[in-house]
Amino acid sequence: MVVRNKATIADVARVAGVSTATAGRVLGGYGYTSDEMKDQVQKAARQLGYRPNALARGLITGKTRTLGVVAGDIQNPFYASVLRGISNVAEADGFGLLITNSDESRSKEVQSVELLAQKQVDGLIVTPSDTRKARHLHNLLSMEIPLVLIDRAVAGLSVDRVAADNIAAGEQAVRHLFEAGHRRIGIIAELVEDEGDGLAAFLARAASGDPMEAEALYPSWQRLLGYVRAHRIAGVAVDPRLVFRAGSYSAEAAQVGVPLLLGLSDPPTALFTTDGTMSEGAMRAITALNLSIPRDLSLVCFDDLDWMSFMQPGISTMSQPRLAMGEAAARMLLERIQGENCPPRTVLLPAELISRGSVLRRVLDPAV
Amino acid sequence: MVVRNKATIADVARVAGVSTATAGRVLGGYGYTSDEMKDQVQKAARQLGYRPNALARGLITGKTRTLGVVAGDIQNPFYASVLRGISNVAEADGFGLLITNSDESRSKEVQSVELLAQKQVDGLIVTPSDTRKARHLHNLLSMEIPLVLIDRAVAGLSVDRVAADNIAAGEQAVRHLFEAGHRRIGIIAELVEDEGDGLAAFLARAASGDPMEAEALYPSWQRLLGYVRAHRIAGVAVDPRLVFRAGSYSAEAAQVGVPLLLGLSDPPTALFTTDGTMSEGAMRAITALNLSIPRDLSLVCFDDLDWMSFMQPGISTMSQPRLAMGEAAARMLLERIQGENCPPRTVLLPAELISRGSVLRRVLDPAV
DNA sequence: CTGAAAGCGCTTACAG
DNA sequence: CTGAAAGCGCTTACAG
Repeated sequence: MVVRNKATIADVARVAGVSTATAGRVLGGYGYTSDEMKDQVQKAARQLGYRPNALARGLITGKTRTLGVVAGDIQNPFYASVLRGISNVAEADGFGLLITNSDESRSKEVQSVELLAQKQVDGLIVTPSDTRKARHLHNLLSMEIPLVLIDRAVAGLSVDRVAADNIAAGEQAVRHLFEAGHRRIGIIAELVEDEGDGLAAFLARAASGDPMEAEALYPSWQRLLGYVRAHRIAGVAVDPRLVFRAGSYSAEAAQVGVPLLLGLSDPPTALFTTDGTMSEGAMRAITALNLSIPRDLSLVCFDDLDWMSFMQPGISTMSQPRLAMGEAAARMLLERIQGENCPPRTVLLPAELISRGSVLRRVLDPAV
Repeated sequence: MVVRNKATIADVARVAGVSTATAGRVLGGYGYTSDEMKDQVQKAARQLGYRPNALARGLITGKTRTLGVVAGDIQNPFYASVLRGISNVAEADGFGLLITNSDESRSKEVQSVELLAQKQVDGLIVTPSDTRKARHLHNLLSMEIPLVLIDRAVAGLSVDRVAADNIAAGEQAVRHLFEAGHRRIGIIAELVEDEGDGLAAFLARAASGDPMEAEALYPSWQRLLGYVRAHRIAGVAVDPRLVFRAGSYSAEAAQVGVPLLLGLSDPPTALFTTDGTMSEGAMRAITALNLSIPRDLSLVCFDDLDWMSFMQPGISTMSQPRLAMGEAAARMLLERIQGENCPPRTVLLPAELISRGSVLRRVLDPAV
C-alpha cells in the first residue's frame, strides 16, 4: 500500500493479468468492464498504491480539470474573498486552482496568462488590469480558452463577466447621506486611470445627465458616477473640490485626502470612500486627526471589512458580495468549459447598504 | 501570429524544415543548435504562435514546475499573507501555484494532497490540520515528494518547517503586561485540540517548569505555554480561571470569553488574545460591552491586522512575519526540489511586539 | 466486454 | 550540430 516508486496503469494491468486498456477503463472510469475485471484491477491498484497521473490524462484528453486565476493581490481582502468563492465551486467539481498575482500590472498579467495557458488550464478567471489593451485576452478567445472577467470589463472584449453594480452602489451610498441631511459630501476615490478627458470633463458630462458608456469604466469611476447621479437626484450641484482623486491604489494615497477635504473653506460634513483600501486610508487619517465619528464627520465606506463592524461606532458601508462574485464567476466558467454556448453574459451583483453608526442625522437649516 | 489551433513542435519543425528534435532543442532551450537553425525555428514558432505544452514536458521530464499548497482558508488574513509570500518566491522562479483550502479539516486536507499529487506538483507546502495523524504526509515522503510544513509541526514527521516562535511570543506579550503593572491577566486562546490530559493538567505541568515536548504543540497551546512562563518569571501563580478556551476556531467562540472573564469575582485587568481570529472576537465583545481601552481593560493581541493600527487607541500586538514565513517556506521547498539533501530544518521566526496604546500602566499597590 | 495498437506533445539517449 | 526512434502514462478508436 505504501510504495516507493509510483505505479502506472501498465504495472497494475500486469499484476491484474489484464490489458492496459482494461486496467485503464476501470481505473479511469470510462468504457465497460465486467465486475470480475473490476475487482481484479482495483485490488492490484490498491496493492501497488496506484495514483493516476493527471498529466498523462490531460495530455490525451485535452482537459486538465484545472482553472487559472489572475488576481490583483491575494493578500487584499477583496481578492482573498473572491478567490475563496472561486475555490468553493472549483473544489466541489474536483477542479484544481492555479493562482497568480498581477499587482494590477499589465505586464505581470500578460506573463501570468501565458504561464497558465502553457499549463493548459481549462479556463481562466481574470481581473483585468487594463480595460483597453488586452490582446493577451483576445488571444485566449481565439484559442477557444474560456474566460471570465471579474470586477472590471474590457472594452471590445465580449466575454462572461461578473461585477458589483458599482454605479447603483455609489448612488445608494451618497443618497443615504443626502437623506440624513448632508449637503456637502466628499468622495475619496482611487481613479487611477484616465477616463477620457480627465476628471473635470468627466464630472461635467456626468452631471449633465449624458448617458455615458459606463460599462467599461473602472469601478472607482463607476462609483463616482453614482455619486454624481445621487447629486442630480437630490438637486445638489457637484462641487469638484469635494472629489479627491487618490491617483494610486493605496491606503496612503487615500489618507492624504481627508485633511485636504476638511481644510476646505466650506468643508464636507460627510465622506464616501469608494473601496476597502480607500476606506482604510481615510480611517487612518480620521484616527490621526482625532476626529470623532459621526460627530465631527459622517462616513460611508465600501466593502464590509471586519473592523467596520467593531469600531465604535460601527461604520456604515456598501457591502459587495465578494464571495458570491467569485462563485458566480467560477460557475459561469465551468459552464463554458462544459460546452455552454450562449452569448456572453454580464452578471451585476447588487451591493448592500449596511447601516451602522457612522452617519449623523443632520437637521436641515431651514434657510437653505 | 494570432492562430486558432495550437501549433506543436512538429508543426514548427515542418515549417522550419528541420527535425522535431532540433525544433525541440531550440524551443525547449536544451542541447546544442546552430544559430542558423535557431533563427529558422524561432521564426517558424513565432509565425505559428507556438506555445509549449507544459503537460507534455512535465510528463517526460517528471517535473511540472508547479508547487502545491494546502492552506486552512485563503480568506483568513494569516493564510492570505503566507500565500502571498509563497507566491512571491514561486513566481520569481517561474513556478506555478496550485492552491487548496482544508478548512482545518483532516479529510479535506487528505483530499487536497491527493489532488495535488495527481497533478504531479514538484513539492507541497501544508499547514497540517492534525499534528498526530498524518499518514497522507508520510506517504508523500516515501514517494519522495518534497514537503514543507507551515505554522504547525507533525509529531514524528521529520521535514522542513517554518513557524513563528510562538512560545517566545506568548511570553513576551504577557511579560509586557506584567511590566506595565498588571497581575491578573486573562488569556483567550483557541485550544481546539486536546494536548495530553486536558487544560488543567497542562497548566500544572507547565507551571511546574516541566520541560515539555513543545515542538509538536498547536500554536495556541504554545502561546499559552509562553503565558505560563511569563507568570513563572514574574513570580505570579497562574489562575486557571483566567484561561479562556474558545474550543473552536472562530471569532464568535472567542467573543463569549470576554464577559466571562470580566464577570469573575476577581477579574483580570488585562487580556492577551492568542491569534487574529481570537483578537477579533475579543474586540467585538469589548465593543458590545462598551468598554474603553485601556481604561477599563488593557489588551495585547496577536497578528498585526490592519484595524489594530487605526483603532483609537491603537492596539498593541505580537506581529508574526506572515509574508516572511511564506517566503521562507517556499524557498526551502524550492531548494529541496533542486536536490538539497541536508537534514530537515526548522525555521522559527520571531514575532515582534508592536506597542501602541492599548496597555494601561498601572501603579502597583504597595500592599501587594 | 476485452485487447492490440496508435497517439497526445514533448524530451532523451543514440548514431552519424 | 542534427535526425530517427523510442518513450513518458495515459485514452481512444478499432477489431474481435
